[in-house]
Amino acid sequence: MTKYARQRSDRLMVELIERLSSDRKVFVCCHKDVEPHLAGFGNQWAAYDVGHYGALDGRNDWQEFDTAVIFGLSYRSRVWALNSYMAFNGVQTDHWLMEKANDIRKKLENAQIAVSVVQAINRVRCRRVIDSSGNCAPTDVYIVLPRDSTGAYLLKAIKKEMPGINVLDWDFVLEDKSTKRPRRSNHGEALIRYMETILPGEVSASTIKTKLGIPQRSWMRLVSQIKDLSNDITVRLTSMGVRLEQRGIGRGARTYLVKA
DNA sequence: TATGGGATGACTCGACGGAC
DNA sequence: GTCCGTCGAGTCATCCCATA
Repeated sequence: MTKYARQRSDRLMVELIERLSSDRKVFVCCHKDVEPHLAGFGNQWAAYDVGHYGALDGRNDWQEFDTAVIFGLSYRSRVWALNSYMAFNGVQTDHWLMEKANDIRKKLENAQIAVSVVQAINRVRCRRVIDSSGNCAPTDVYIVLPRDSTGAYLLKAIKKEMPGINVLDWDFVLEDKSTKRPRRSNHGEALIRYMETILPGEVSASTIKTKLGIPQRSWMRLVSQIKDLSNDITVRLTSMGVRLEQRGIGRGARTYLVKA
């Protein structure tokens, strides 16, 4: 998913813009590395925000949102499941590793993914009970599931955890090279999300433009905004220890964002 | 009105080859 | 081995026009 983050994110946004009316409040849950590619589309709907796996627990920021989009699954490393199993049941034999490990690993992985997905879905308003029958306000959930045993398991788990849910097919094609790039309203938001994900150090302008797919002209506009110390983007970048550095002049000039 | 895309000019840097 | 000139790549800055 990370490798094709930009193309797939563009494809998703085109689909959502076509499908969801402007009065919707949309929350997208994705991988941390994908988040910058989905940020900055806030002008499309009444409310829009992006969150990533690992940073959702306990948050109520999106409890008024009527639409959840789960884009990508929270896979863990292959050793996680076996380590977890052995932590509770002790070190297993070579025979166990050869004969039973794969089956148990798959079950544990699927269960963990299901927990993450249900957790993500329940960040929006379906988490709140609105009547004595235990119902919630109508909520749309869009999720891209693999067409394999994991996908089937997850759908079953979601149905179990969310009784009464109405499941419909979503004719969304993830790979569609004919998709035009959706127009962002806010590259600054994407930049902020990107800078949040990287480790301290400096990152060149060309790297940022390539990673986030920011056109040169839009980048220049963004840089001029960042130079304005009172600009909201600059304030937020500064608060996370990020500053703009421009070295040299003319064609040899280089622009960096430095994270302390 | 904001943004994207293409074109163009300006400048620096590093690789490369030739002269010494 | 060192110096120097040439050349291409990379990047910034700007303009113009198209598009949503």
